[in-house]
Amino acid sequence: MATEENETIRRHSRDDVATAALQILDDYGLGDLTMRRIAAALGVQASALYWHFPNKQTLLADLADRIVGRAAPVGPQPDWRRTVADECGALRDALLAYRDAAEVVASTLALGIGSTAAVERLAAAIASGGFDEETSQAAAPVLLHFVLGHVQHEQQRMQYDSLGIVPEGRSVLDGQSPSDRFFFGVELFTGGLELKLRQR
Amino acid sequence: MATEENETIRRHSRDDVATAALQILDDYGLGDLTMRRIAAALGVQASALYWHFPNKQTLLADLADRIVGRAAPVGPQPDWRRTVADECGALRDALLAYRDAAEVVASTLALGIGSTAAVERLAAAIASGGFDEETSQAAAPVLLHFVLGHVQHEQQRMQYDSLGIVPEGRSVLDGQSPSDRFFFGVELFTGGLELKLRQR
DNA sequence: CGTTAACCTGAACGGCGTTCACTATACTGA
DNA sequence: TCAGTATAGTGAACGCCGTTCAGGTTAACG
Repeated sequence: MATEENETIRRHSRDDVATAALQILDDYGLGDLTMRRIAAALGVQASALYWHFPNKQTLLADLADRIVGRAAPVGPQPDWRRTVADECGALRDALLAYRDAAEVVASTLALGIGSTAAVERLAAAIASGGFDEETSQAAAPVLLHFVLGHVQHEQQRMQYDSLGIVPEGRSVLDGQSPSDRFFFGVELFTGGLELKLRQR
Repeated sequence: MATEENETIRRHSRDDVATAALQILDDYGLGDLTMRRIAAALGVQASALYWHFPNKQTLLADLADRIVGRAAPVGPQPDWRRTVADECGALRDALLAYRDAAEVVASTLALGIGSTAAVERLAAAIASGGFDEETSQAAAPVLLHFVLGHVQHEQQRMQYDSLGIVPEGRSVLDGQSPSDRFFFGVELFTGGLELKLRQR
């Protein structure tokens, strides 16, 4: 029972590879997500993975899409700021569901491949406040950058904590939960939009 | 003149290593910033670098500190929102001065090592608007996440463009320069703070 | 002049992503 | 039923990577 293996089935689909990769990501983290390890989990040679994905980067982009794709749908609220906040919360929850997910999504987003779904959902939520397309499209990436940056930090902290490492200095922020700080950031952002609305 | 080498001097300081690393970062990008390559530029074995830095991560953290440390000082403006915007602009300029700098800073920031200078400067700029310490300290990382995310995107785009690769779809944002989009994002955040100020 | 600290060598270790020629398995239509 | 063809995987190799280590060299100093 040293390392778990699925040697039951011999032939796998692209989906199987992605699923195994997600499992390893969650169990061991991005640093240990290697092609060889994924292959081993499937009971297969590493080179076999290159039939399903042209390279590791593409695999990671696929994982990023799967992760943000699992974000829960958000029903329309009476208040647009609440809609945006809920959408951000859903995205955050989706990211928190897998270890190092924010880093995976951020890296593939930076490469311009995949993860456009997240931007579109955020843009739609903002547009529900009555903003023109230009504003919504410009504001959505701003929000997304914050969300990814925040959750990345959050997940990094979780890893430190699980290793018993506690950073030194106390801070005024210690009283607030990560959730509080997250939604504070979101509110700042929607507040800025609100102000733009009033100035028209 | 295939690859430039400094074989003139044989013994180097920690500073020399960092300087050579920064040069390679700017010339070839983060992907090609390897210990072996830095060593070669200094005319030295890769193992020699481990006398100056315990590992590559520490070297990168040092580079990140040097990069944000080069950010130009910002004189106090009459308008606090202008102060914050200038501070963000200075940070952005510092990041744009080196290839892939945003990615370097973001990664070390996520690891909790170094780059606290940037957060402190942003927090101070925000505090100049009359906000309490708690608000300033909470808002600064929010802003920093946006700045890093934006510039990371911006630098990624530059690399694509220099390779002649142009992403497909047109967007409503095409009329605006990266600078415009950047300060739009900054304004959104300061606007959110402004709103908090008025509601008191 | 001898000692000590600073700096570097050279070889090795284990691991990584990726390629390639070849092989085996499963489905498909004649 | 059986050839033919996608589909999926093998096994070995290539060239890189970060890092370690035992031992050498050089410069500075009392």
